[in-house]
Amino acid sequence: MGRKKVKLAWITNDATRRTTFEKRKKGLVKKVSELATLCGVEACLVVYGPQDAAEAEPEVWPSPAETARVATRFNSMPEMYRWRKMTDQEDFLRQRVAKLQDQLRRQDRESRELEVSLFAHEIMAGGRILDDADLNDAMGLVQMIDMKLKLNDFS
Amino acid sequence: MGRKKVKLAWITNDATRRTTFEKRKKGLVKKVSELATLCGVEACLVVYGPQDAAEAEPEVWPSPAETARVATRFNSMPEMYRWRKMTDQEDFLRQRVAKLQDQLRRQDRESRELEVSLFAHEIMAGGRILDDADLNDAMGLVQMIDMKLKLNDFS
DNA sequence: ACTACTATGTATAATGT
DNA sequence: TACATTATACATAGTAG
Repeated sequence: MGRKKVKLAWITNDATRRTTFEKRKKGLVKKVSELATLCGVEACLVVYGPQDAAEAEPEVWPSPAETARVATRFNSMPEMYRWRKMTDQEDFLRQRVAKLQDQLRRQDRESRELEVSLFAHEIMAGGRILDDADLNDAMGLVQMIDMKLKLNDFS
Repeated sequence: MGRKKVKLAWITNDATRRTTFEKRKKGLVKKVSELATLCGVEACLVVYGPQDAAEAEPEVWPSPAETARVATRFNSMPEMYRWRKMTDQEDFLRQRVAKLQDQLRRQDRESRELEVSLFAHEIMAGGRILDDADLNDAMGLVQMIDMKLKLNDFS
């Protein structure tokens, strides 16, 4: 783009690389936000700074603050967010197992693994695990992963 | 872009929105990968499909498989990845606290929160938490978060 | 290094098949 | 409905102040 066609390889010139990085990072953020608004989908972008500038925070879109309301991909289990308030979590988990088995049995292992990974990401992305109260949810996440992995054994 | 200037708002026409979504998603993935190679930085993109097509997997770049080698932002604590092999994890954690306090005390709360969130994301992004063995690391993550939150109280 | 400016390469909206 | 085409908007590489 621009005055010359750019070779798709690491830009050796330091100054050029830095400016290119800033320009493209900006453009990328714009495009991600456009996609989200135009198509009404959830999206997330994280761009870390160059290694040499390791102290800088990564660019994150949407910003952690804005992402508090991140959509739950696991629409089938909104109860997740009530775990904290449950008095008998063990019992709740047991009750969910049957339904989860049904939902997951049809999917291949790869797919389920991705789901677990992304589910975790979503929980984290919103910056939800940021205070002591949210630690309970973190524990719930681990239990969730544990449960999902156990379900793999059945299918 | 194209034959008309596009209004930055939810595309009401279903067909148009779907094609636009696919086109732009593809372009976005290309741009992210270009940024990564051109500037030698780590980046991560997740684009979920439209709500109505909830069953589809989100587009993820880099692919979970490729991301196994995702760089550790927490270069200061590569030991994280050896937790699983440690016989006395508690002791290890205690030893880390002092160093972490030093590293974190200078940063503002916002910054630390972002770090925790991103750290979690990185652990998850690589698809590392995919088998029973990795569950130990998941637990370690929660402990890590717990520790970080406790450190907040000192600064 | 930071703008601002363009020439030019790309992405893509609309259209065609 | 999906794929190919193409005109046009947009992003940005190189440049100048």
